[in-house]
Amino acid sequence: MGRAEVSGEDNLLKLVEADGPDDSDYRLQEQVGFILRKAHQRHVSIFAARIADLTPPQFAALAKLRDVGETSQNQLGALIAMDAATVKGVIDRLKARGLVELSRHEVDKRRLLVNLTAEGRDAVERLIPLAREITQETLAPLSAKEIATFMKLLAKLA
Amino acid sequence: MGRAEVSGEDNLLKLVEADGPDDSDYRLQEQVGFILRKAHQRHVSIFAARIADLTPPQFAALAKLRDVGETSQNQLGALIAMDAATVKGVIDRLKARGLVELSRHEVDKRRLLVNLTAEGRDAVERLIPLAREITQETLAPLSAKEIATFMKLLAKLA
DNA sequence: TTGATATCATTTGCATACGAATGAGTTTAC
DNA sequence: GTAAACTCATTCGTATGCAAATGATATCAA
Repeated sequence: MGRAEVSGEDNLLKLVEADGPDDSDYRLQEQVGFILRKAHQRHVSIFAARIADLTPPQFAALAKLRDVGETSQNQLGALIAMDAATVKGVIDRLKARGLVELSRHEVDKRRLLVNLTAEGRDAVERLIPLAREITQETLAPLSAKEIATFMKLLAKLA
Repeated sequence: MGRAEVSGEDNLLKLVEADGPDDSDYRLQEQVGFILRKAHQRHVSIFAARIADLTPPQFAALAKLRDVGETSQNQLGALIAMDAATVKGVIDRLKARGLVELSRHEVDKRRLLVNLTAEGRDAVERLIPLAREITQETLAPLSAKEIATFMKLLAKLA
């Protein structure tokens, strides 16, 4: 864009010029964001290995609906940290599989109410033990004490 | 699927029947996977606020290329934890913006070599200080000591 | 009451993310 | 030396994830 530099091989210079932290010290592998992304990937992979026919967001929707009962689509999204566009896709797919059913709110005709079907409720109940195992396996590299510490700190970041 | 239950209001029963951990105790909000996903979302959001014209994966690719120099596309993917299909899309977009350039490996004609352009190198150098700030802001809810602990544990999970 | 504002949902467009299938090229085994 | 096995990359299909624009309905204020 701006300044046309000499070439691409002037790395040594920078070791001298720097006053703040040195640019050549930036290690991607050590940045929270990068490791967070990898940890999340690992979890999703563990999830898929144990629950093949449902994704984590889909399961989250079902589990939340089990907790709170009938809710509007947007409200559900807020509860499981999904924006309106994302939650729509998730609910569409759950509906296509007969795990949730939709209806219009009687009074406020904007709202789309979501609820578990009998089959959906059955599925969550059946999957919760597996979900517990997924949590355990994800945390398996840590000791019990480390898990407590980690969860406390992770919660602060989320 | 199986047992046709009475209705949806027999929650109290389950508190009695359970022998293992109770199903009604499953709290989505407390599962690693769910919080990990939220923490990751928060980081991406912080990233976007500071570096609007590049995504975290795109930046990761550039930062890694700066470290290791010319590499094959798949090799780069391995270094930044992306499968072949994903890395292709990322590199395509970086190429379209003139930040990386591609060439064929002379000997092994399967390999697609990726390298930073001068503009690409310039961009990474310029963005690294911002990336440092992103890391800091992401970790801001934690004290220095907590950060050290958290990073150690997170690394074990990833 | 009506006009401005806000909320709920949908749609579009773009960017990861990954499994699975495929094709091209390379290496291994025999 | 050739067939089998492997590797690199591409493509396709599906599923998040989010910004922005839009439409429909509700609410608020004048």
